[in-house]
Amino acid sequence: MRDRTKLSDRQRGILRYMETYVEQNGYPPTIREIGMATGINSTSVVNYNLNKLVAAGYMSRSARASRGIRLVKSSSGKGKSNVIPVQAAALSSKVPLIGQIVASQPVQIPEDMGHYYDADSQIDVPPSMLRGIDPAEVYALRVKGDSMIDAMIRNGDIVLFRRQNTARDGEMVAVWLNERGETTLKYFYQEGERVRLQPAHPTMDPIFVEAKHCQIQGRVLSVIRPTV
Amino acid sequence: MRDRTKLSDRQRGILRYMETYVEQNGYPPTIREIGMATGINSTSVVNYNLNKLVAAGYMSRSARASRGIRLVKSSSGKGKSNVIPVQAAALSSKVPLIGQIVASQPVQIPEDMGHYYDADSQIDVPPSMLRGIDPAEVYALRVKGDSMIDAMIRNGDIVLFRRQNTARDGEMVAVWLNERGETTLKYFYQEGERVRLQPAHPTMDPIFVEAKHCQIQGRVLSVIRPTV
DNA sequence: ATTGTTAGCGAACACAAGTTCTATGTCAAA
DNA sequence: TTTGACATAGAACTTGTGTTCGCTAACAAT
Repeated sequence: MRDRTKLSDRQRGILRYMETYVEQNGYPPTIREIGMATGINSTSVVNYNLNKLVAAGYMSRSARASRGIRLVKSSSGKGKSNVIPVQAAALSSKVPLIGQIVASQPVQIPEDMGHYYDADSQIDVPPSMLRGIDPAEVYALRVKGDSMIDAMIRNGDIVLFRRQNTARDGEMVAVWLNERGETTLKYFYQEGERVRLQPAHPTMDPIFVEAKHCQIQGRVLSVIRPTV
Repeated sequence: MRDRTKLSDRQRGILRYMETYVEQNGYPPTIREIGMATGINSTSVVNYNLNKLVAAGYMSRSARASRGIRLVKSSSGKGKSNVIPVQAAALSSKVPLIGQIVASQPVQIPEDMGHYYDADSQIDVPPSMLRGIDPAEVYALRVKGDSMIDAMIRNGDIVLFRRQNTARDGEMVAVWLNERGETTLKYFYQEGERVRLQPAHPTMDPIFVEAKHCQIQGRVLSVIRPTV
């Protein structure tokens, strides 16, 4: 294991930047990009430090090839940074897109979610959107029509749900209203025997229903409006 | 699953070459190298076929960046075992969250995006949301206030933008209106000398401004409403 | 004081490499 | 036959990008 303390701050910065840049872009940065990112004003100084890092065994370079830099070892010391298949898989979860949600009918959730291997019916979801929720409990529905407009959700939007039949105050849920025969997305507030369903749109009035007359279909985790 | 049979022999060859090249060198090949390797005599033809592959979803490119090509999926389709770095990077891109968007002021876009390696100011975006757009051109802003409510966008929503100063009809853009002194999100339609800006909300009326009096700040790619 | 080493800056340079334009050929549809 | 979409070639153009060079500054060793 090499002694990282021998590297200067700048060299460590270059290593860090290299790692994130390659991870994000799939190709290495230019000398000038490195300079910009690490506060080095001269390309020659970047070049100088890159050669230092090569000499120290942290990277290797291809002469005269643009972006011809590759990491040999990561600055964190453990393993090559550019072989990370396991991490890669964890970078995003696949969530089944199991159908549509329309106002006129309850949400259909198949019991056997989880065997939706069809690529077309899956969407990528970054883990930050799940907030630690088990992806197996999460599904997505595409909104059909503008009936959810009072929830500020449009035709074509994709809604991420967590399957659950109860809700706590303030959560946005999909509810099936027996009496009206429709599915709606509202903020949920338990008020004694009845339930207040508050639209997301600030100027719209809430509706009140008896708890017995509404079925919670799932909690809304997130809304994605793809390619507006 | 994509229909690989629609690719020409040349395009399949380019894909194969890309994979092996990146694996061996740690950075992508140049257009001319691809041409050499696949028997294409003209850089423009390589360019042409690369764009085809981008359109087909196999790779994405960064405009004007040398070697700015990355694979999105492998041509073999099966090999998860030997995940190469570019693929890993493509599974989820990090996009800088560079600030807020409020109605009362123009969007501030730093010229030197791309060096935002602060973890807090980045968000994960699945590649499906970028649709092949270079992640380096994409940034995110958090919406402050409900002034965008006519675009069906709420306080707290995160809007993904692609930086661009022009727009085509039907694209949703962020525009700065000189005369009103405000930023707004509207669908863009060029109508002769003037521009029609159409709110997303179906019941709201469009506004018309002279093309000279509105500055396009970026195109809206997607809207994310985190944890409703 | 002198010297050598390490770091740094900025500019100039040369070639690498992406982009654009025009022209050509093929082939199926009208 | 004509048209239009597609694929290709070649060359010109413009920008990107690695390299080199001269010049300082700090600092320790001589």
